[in-house]
Amino acid sequence: MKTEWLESFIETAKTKSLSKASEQLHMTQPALSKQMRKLEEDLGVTLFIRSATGVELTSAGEILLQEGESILSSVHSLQKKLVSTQEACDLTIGTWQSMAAFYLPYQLASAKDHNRHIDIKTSHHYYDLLEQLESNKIDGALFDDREVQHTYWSKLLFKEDFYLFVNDQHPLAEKENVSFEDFKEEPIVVLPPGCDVRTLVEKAYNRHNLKIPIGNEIEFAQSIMGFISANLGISILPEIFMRHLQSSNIKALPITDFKFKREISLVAKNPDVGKMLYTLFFKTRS
Amino acid sequence: MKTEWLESFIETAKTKSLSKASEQLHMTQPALSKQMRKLEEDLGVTLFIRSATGVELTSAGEILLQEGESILSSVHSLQKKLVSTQEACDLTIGTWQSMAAFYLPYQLASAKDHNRHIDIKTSHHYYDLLEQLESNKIDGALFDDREVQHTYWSKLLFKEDFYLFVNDQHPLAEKENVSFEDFKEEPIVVLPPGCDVRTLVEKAYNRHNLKIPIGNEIEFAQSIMGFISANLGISILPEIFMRHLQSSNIKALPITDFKFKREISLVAKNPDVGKMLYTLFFKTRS
DNA sequence: TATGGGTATAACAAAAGGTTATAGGTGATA
DNA sequence: TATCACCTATAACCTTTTGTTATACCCATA
Repeated sequence: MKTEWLESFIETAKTKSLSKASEQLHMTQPALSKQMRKLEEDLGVTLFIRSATGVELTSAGEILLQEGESILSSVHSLQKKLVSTQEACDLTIGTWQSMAAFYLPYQLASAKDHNRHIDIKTSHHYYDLLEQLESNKIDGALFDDREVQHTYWSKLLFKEDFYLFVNDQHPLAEKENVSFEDFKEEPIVVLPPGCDVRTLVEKAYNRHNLKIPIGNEIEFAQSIMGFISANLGISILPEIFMRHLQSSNIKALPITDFKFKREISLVAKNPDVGKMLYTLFFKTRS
Repeated sequence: MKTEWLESFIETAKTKSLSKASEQLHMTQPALSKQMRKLEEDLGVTLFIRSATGVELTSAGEILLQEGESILSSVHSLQKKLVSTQEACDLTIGTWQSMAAFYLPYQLASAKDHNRHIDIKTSHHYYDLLEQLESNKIDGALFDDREVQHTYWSKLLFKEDFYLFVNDQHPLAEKENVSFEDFKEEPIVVLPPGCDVRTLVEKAYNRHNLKIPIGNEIEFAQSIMGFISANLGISILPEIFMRHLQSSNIKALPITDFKFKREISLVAKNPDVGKMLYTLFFKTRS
């Protein structure tokens, strides 16, 4: 049995709805439906009475709701105890500015109860990150390592799509979504070579047999947003940059024929440190 | 986290060896090795110090060994409590004689603490089993249902290889293993059409473009063993029949080019009853 | 220095777990 | 009663996980 099933079950039991619980659990409704059937099969009992209005607990479900929570909590406290056996040391994580600004802080904040001090260092290039890993200046790095030669421990954290970022006065801003055909001629603002976003954007242009029409090359991602905001250019950036544009005049359009995703991994020289970082900060938990 | 990983961990910790534990757990050593790495990754700690002589627990491993057992036992007692909420009813299982003689009793015995009376009925033909399922004369059936049309709930229990069973005076008894080439001409004793063993043996002969050379057709599997024991014939039977031949004069030879396996599934008309049967009697547990 | 017992890794197959798209049931409401 | 919003189930598909076999490599020891 998977403890994740138990977590899903408890959420479902509380909301009395697979669809509502599936949102809370950040998964689709069919996936949760399958999970609960697996749990029922594993336990050999029926947990829910399903209807078109939601689900209701059977008597077995009631018991599981009561006792499952206590089992889960003892599992969680065990996990904490185990991680705390690792000697407490200060940790340093290296990554791009976008991650440092809009992802890492939330991950670190979500992990309470750790007695460690975390530093964040930012870089513009792979080789910075790799060199700092090699020289132990950082304990882990966050970036898309698919195209990078290395032998370190690595664990995929998430994938994200790319969007076309335009000023809302830009002609394309009218559209719901765009394709390469719509903007292939137009110069774009890009990040410097050696960062994963640039690499993937170039790959996408190549895939369409296009040469990437570079307007400006800007190292500091935040200023790209300034460029677009001043309607001085457009850019292709991954989803995380959408967190910049709350109440701004920038629109992010899905690109229908941009087939690549950015895959951010946690990379560490020491596998033990990598696993600990992952468990402490990046493993999603209930 | 999977509770199965915990079970594997505890066995490994106790035997201080991945290979020894993997035997106990009925899996291969690489599989267990992977499982333990998964567990370590999930918990974010290193549990073993691995060496060429075995494994030793780290301090985190010691803690997990202590506390993991209590978590596992509360999970198991919860499962029991849940299953016992199902109203206690008598259950009937239908299957072949070989299963009824050499498999079912051990499975039923391994499941203590159930307050149910179990009946076993045997059949020689699929249609018997199916008809009895349909008419609720049996609650579940054990057989290879891959070639049988049905819409019932079904769950694979195990797979097994076929062997050539010969008297130890038979010329082939000298060999370590045999191939179709060695015995394709020789008449064999077979079970009647409509049982999975017969179907699979016929398929195997067909695969080799051979017609099955039937010597005798015997409905009662036990008497096939009698035939072989009296050196009156040879037969192709699945592994489970090897349990007949303790200290007998029958030898079972692997058939190198017999590519089919028998896959015994638990089949039930009512999925809830099926799951309960599975959990109570057929799910392997630590 | 061969050998046996131990773990790790590679390559592959099967099963599990996720996604989107879609069907079909139920109840509120126009 | 037609329709809509909302619920769960299923199908088709893809990715990841978990198992297998085959093989390499390490180390103690005879």
